Amino acid sequence: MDRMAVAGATSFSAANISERAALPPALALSTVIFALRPSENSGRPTLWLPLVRRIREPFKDLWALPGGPLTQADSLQDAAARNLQETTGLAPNYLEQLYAFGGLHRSPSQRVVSIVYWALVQSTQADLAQETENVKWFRADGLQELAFDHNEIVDYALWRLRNKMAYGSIAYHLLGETFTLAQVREVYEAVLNRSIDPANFRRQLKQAAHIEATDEFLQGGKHRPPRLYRYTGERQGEQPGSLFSAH
Amino acid sequence: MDRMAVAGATSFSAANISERAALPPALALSTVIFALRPSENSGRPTLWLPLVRRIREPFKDLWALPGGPLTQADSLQDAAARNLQETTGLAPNYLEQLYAFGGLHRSPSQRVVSIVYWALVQSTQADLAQETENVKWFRADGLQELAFDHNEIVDYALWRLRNKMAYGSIAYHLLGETFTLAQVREVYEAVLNRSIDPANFRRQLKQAAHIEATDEFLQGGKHRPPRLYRYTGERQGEQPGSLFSAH
DNA sequence: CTAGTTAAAGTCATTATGACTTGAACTGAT
DNA sequence: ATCAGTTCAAGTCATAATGACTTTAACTAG
Repeated sequence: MDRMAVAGATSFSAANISERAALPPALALSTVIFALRPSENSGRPTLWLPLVRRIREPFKDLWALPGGPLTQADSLQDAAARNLQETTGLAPNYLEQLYAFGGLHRSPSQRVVSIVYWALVQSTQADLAQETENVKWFRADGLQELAFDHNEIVDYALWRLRNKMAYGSIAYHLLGETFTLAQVREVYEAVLNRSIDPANFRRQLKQAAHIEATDEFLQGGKHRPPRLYRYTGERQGEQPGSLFSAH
Repeated sequence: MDRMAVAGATSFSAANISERAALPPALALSTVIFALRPSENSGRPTLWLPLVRRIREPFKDLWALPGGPLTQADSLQDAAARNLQETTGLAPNYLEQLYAFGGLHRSPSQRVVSIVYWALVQSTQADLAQETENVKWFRADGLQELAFDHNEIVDYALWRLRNKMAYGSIAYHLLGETFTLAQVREVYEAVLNRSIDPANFRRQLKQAAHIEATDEFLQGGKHRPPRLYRYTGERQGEQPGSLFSAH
């Protein structure tokens, strides 16, 4: 390997790039979208995500993450949100960059660098987005074989979601405007895949205190009506832009 | 805005992209490299990073992050590591993707999408990489104005580093093969920018136990010789690849 | 009116944490 | 050789956080 001159290394113009390679890598955007839906058998809330069927080669007829090209007029984040809207009709409660995947052989013909986002939407939204021949919702765990490296991408998104959930406030982005404490607990149980003591969970939530109690109660249940709460924190994803836009 | 057919949304070939825009965005790689060096005044270890002087427009004569084009033969991670080697001669102890920056006006002429990595190197390595006219080390806090959006990028890398430090094991990647517990504490103090109780810190380290005691002691000091320890955990960065390579 | 169920709050033992103290080991000056 | 000064290393103690469990309140179905 030849060692370049140190000072010139940062001047990477498009001309420089095309000097080195005949075919530059293509840029793509994809999004992993999570929503909570009742499981088929138990009825308890579980994690689902929408996939689209590929109608062309490569990987024709396999399921893949929704995505599309990077539109020139938008930032990466805006392009991802617009793409989500165009492909699935969903408006995310939470949207954050996941990772840039750039392995050499992700796509058989040309090299593709995918900048992948992940999003959370409410169940109500997920219900609205009706399924078609080529768009279906799947349970996030135990997915079949997907196109490209999308199985790995989903697994990584799941890992990130569980990580953030552990000590964050994203759980609320899977819920509506108001919610009961039991619903928050069900979100945690669905994502972390384990049962949680209701009493202790309640105690922690109330002292963490990015939620406030309303004076309303959820009616219509079979038992004692639970109080409704409201989330008082931020509504956007953690990304560099939001960090520095404040000052 | 025209709504694309749902099923076709994932088929993003290079042809598709160039249909929509005359000039596709350029792809670039940059890296934020942190090392510990003694402060000029206090002598205590502080965070430093190397920058390179731009010798062309735009932002001629301003300092910028080291980087370069995406080489065709390497994965993103490998390309970042190779770039590091070529521009600064440094071999990182830790290398992880930071973020893909794709704002519309990051570079004045053409749109540039930068995939940025961040790295940790040992102080001994940092000392070896001698400074030149166009490569200099700077203190990570209170940086002057840099080229492009590199100030924001450095701030974000600092934020990630502090986050990871809080409950992780990356501190050891800034140290050598063996180290004293006081040195680990100095890393934490330098990164988190606050003093830490030595006794309590020692207790936590020993029960966290991704380190093991050697039977050697650091000689040559002015006082009681401290025991040397060795890190027993992983040596690579957290990235999707390493997560799934195990099974 | 009662049994059954969930909501909500409280109890208690165990563990983790922060502030502080004590003793051990070494150097350099007297 | 002794002692002052410094750091290493371990220990103490009060407080806070956590997990397992119990108790009481509020509602519905029968």
